[in-house]
Amino acid sequence: MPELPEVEVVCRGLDALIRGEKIEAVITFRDGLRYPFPDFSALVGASIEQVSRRSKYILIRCVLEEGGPCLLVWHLGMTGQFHVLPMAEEAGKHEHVRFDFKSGKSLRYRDARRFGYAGVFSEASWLQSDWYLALGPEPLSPSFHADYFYALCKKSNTAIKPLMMQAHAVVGVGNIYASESLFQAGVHPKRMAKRIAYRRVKALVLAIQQTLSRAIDAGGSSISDFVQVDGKPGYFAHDFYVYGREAAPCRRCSAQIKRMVQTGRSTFYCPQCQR
DNA sequence: CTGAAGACCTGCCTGC
DNA sequence: TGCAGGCAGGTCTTCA
Repeated sequence: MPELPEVEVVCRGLDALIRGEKIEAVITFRDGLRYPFPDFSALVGASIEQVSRRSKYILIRCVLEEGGPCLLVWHLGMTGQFHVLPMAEEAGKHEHVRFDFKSGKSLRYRDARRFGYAGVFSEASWLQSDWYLALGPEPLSPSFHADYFYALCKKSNTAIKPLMMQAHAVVGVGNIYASESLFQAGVHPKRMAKRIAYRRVKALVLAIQQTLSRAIDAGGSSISDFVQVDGKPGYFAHDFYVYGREAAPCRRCSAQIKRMVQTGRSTFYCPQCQR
């Protein structure tokens, strides 16, 4: 399901809906997803203080009864969804974990393909974890800028699109927004990163930031099964310029949008606008 | 070391 | 209608 904008939208929705809730029970319907589940029982009795995000990880900050904060970290994989429902409502299809709150509400995690994963950390152990340490800069933070990305491009020996999608380069740029940002910047997805001029790298950085920001503002993309926490779809898909538009006319120049496979992923581009 | 390909899963759509 | 094949937003592991 999610790239960074979708995760951001889910976080905002969750923060509004479960902040302050007290966890009464955690029920798992299997042993794990991508990895075995952590010991969720540590969270029983904890109150949810805040929901935020780092990269595509959802960070659910809890305060334990005995005092001391605790961090529930969740990655949605491809098809993970959180829903807040009344406790009494029956488990839906592919529901794997349920957090019951004292208020009678409950947080459900569904994930058809089961690529999602979760961990329980202390604040300090999260910052030292392999998951955290693998992450590059946030695309919407000041640490992601043209000088930084240009230096990285120069060192790289790969095409620009796979580089953009590597988490150590910049987090949160997935397959959709990589294609969309490259179109906006007029850069061909197969262009070798080291052969892009500084001014074009600068345009690409700006395009990534604008594309992600606009998607967040629109509530995330509504392709396939993305839904917000309240079940409403996102609306950004209506704005795609190239993604999923193979053989359709380019919105800028009317040339046919092309699809190709690049490092195992579909890439969409306009052969006329992107060089 | 780097970078590409394979693997993990299920569901859905297309075409025969 | 049924079924095989291809495809799907991520990322970790394996291989060259």
